[in-house]
Amino acid sequence: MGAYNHKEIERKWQGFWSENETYKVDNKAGKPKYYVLDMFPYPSGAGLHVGHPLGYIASDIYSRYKRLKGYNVLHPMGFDSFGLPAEQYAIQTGQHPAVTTENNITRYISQLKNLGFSYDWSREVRTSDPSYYRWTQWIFAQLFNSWYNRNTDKAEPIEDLILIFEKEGNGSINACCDDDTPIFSANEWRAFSGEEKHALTLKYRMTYVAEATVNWCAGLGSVLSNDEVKDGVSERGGFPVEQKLMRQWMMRITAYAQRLLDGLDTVEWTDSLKEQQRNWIGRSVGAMVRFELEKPVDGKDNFVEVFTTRVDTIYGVTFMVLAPEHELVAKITTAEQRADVEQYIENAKKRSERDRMSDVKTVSGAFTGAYVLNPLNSEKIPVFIADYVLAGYGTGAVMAVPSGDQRDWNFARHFDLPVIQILDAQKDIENEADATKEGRYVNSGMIDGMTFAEATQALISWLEEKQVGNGKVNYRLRDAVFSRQRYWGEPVPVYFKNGLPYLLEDEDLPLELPVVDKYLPTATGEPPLGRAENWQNHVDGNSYNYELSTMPGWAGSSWYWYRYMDPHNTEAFASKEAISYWQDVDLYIGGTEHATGHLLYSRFWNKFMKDRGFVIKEEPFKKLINQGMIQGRSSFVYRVKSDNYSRPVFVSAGLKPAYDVTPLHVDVNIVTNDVLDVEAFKLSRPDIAGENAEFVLEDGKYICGVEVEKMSKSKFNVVNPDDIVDKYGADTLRIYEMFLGPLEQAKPWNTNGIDGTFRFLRKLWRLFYNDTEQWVVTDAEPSKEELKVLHKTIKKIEADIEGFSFNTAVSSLMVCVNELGSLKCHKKAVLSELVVLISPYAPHIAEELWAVLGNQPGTVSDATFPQWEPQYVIDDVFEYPVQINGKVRTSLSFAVDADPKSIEAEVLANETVQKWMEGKPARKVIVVPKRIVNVVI
RNA sequence: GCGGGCGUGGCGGAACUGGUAGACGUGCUAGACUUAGGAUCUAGUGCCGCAAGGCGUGGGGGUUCGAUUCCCUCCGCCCGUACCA
Repeated sequence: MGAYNHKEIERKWQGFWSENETYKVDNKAGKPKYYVLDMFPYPSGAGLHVGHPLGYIASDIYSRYKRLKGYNVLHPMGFDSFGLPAEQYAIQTGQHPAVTTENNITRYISQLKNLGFSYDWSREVRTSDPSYYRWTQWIFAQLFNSWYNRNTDKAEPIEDLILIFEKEGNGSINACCDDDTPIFSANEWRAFSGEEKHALTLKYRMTYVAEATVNWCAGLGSVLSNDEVKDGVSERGGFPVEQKLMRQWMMRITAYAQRLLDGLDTVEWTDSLKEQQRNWIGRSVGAMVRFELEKPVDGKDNFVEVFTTRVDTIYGVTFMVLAPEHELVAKITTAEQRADVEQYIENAKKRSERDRMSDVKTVSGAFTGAYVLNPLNSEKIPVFIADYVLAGYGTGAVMAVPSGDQRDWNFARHFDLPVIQILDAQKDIENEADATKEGRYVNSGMIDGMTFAEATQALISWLEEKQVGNGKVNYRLRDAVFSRQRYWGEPVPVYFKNGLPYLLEDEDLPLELPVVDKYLPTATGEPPLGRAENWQNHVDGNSYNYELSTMPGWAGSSWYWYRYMDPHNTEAFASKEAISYWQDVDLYIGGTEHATGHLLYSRFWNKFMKDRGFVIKEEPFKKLINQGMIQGRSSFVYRVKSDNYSRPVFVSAGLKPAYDVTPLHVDVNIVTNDVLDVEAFKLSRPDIAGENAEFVLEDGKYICGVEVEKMSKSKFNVVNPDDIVDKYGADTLRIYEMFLGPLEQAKPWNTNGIDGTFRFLRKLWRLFYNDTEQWVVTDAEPSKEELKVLHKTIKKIEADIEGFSFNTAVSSLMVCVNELGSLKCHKKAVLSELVVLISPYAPHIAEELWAVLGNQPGTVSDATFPQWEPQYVIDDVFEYPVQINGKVRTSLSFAVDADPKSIEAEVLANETVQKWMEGKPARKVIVVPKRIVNVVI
């Protein structure tokens, strides 16, 4: 073997791993299990850029490390292959999304294999594969066949609910169901027709059809979930989104609101991510209060109900505000106010979601002419409508307390309504609201003189006793819309009979996507599946239409980690044995952008499956790490503004202040250390810099300007991992990506430092082969010094890896190789442990060196992680003063390569002190963690 | 507004529980080898100063023998979220 040849080595070992299925893993016990999961990618047409593998590299390093530590590691990869881009592409080109998806996956796999990941490729899954989505449909069926029992706080089979209906009706059932569910007795139930019964159970199921206000995106021709909408436009494509009432499949995620919240305390995720989920679920503790209408409408609706978190402020209520969409608005508005109110509602409708959000400052509203009575003191309270009150939260109505809430205060000031002080600690309420809970109540009837806690308690008891209110926990979380009016998704396994949905039989799954002539909505505005011929279920000689919408992108990704456990099972989504062996994901690595989407839905489905006994764990992902995004680092050239296009002039970045220039993106691949390759630039961009272009240089170089932006083609800042692998090798890329900075931090890609990493691997190589490419490894006994270097490194690497501090781990490896190099250490005993240490980071070179050291080829991943042994070597003794009982004394401090609490360490410390003191006795040796400090006179 | 996090050389970043700040890499400087260097190797490199020495972890204050680390305060930046009653 000659000099380090990354191409040859990587080709050789990737081939070996593939042929020998080195990383195939069995579901068998005997070793403790460890499950390392990457968020599987959507296979986009653009392929991978260097930012994508960051998390995969980290998870691969950890997987390989755990394997060396003796675990049976499951580390799979697959593809979230249903999605919008493939479908948009299909609309434009007519190509079936399955075809483009297949091509993209092939490309992804080859790119991933190029990086030397230890995936068990035999377990690969694709969500768009019928053998996979058959089980997504099956889970949908289980949801359809379940209801949520609030008493047991679990999802249970729908048959159990029907048994209760038959025995006692639904009057005393504590379940999650639709608001409009009528109450019926057992007798009434038995008298219902089969269809009526079915219709009633639909109100209880975990998934149900409802008329719901949804985010309709005309640009995409589909409904979007809340987490797919950002700033009033679609996350994908950036099309405007409007609110629209549509008939949709819904998922009763709200049943799990509290459990989703509680579960967060049991998982090791970052605080910020847990906090994002908590905010999304949005639990608030407060009270429902009924305000009686002064003039009841149609004898039925005689009150307005509000939700408040500050029931203690109820004596400060001076008006009430309803959302413009509130159902009572039309009924209570008086004749003389009707024109005003209708005008306001009309205007509110016209304002887009976006305008409404950006225009928070302007106060607007309209008086309905109606009044309600404060239940505490029977004060007459005017009722307004305003769009600062949202129909979708609470009851869509608020009791306004201008002295305690700034929005209410603004509204009161605008409409000249009174502001009543309610707490003696409130300050300056003439000029702004003061939301304090300090002090004692004033102007507050029965709670005068009380504190916040006392008042809240007293009021809730009073309200409950008088039956005009009650304590209540409210959540912001809404049930999830589950329908998408698109083609490239899982068909919903449901057909309709007399307008009611029925499940397909199990044996009819999968319900495969039909062929369609175009991937667009039909002429009548139905989803693309409306184009499929004979898209019907044939039962008992009749034909019933299938559901036309498909499932959302999150369906397939909400359970995929179970499929990896047993990917080829045709009897179940995974066998009981596989599930009870692998249980849950020990380490999950992925981006933080899935905080309120995938990560929430997955937890929801997992809890559901746990309730129904299909899986074991309440939480699917024990530990979660969010890798930071790798941004692009764009390079710019500066063209001097001029009309002479035939002879453009470009100035180097340092000189541009002297000119009037236009910055232009330049391809980062022809820029090295910010220096532009001028000739390559001329050749690649004849459109802007032809033969005649002139370059004003600094120190003979053209320096480019730099800006950090998202990595994208249009910014010419995309770096393809294939190019890096070709030039430096996968091992270098892997190490360099880890070396860039802390895993969780966002950072711009910068190829500048990569040579240093490459040099490191060559230095490593030179510990085995000298400059003339001769083998120099010997069997000699390592010296004390050499062992110290090795064991210091083992200790450090282990601590760093356990703490996911891969950047400092890599640094330590570099130090180790440098030190062994300057010690001229070519000893087999040391080098074979070093190779194992390096193997998670640079598996190809490690495998090669492992083999040339005389080990069985291809077994470095089965080696044992070296054990750190204390070396009892002390250096770097230094003095510092310490104050003991008011007297300043001198103290010695030094690092010990040993457990500082061990006897050996103490003996060594004493010896060192003796030497330092030249024989005089030390007064006392104090052992402290990490150092041994000796206090002397 | 609210929530989470951050602020250290020219740059990316180290410093574990308060104990030699700036590891490691890059960049820069000098030297060696060389027809050449955008290859390789060696040495130096926080700032000021010829030096002795002084100053240094966003600003100010505090605790401590000792503070990048703990406390108070101000400033700045990033991420998430938002008329949530």
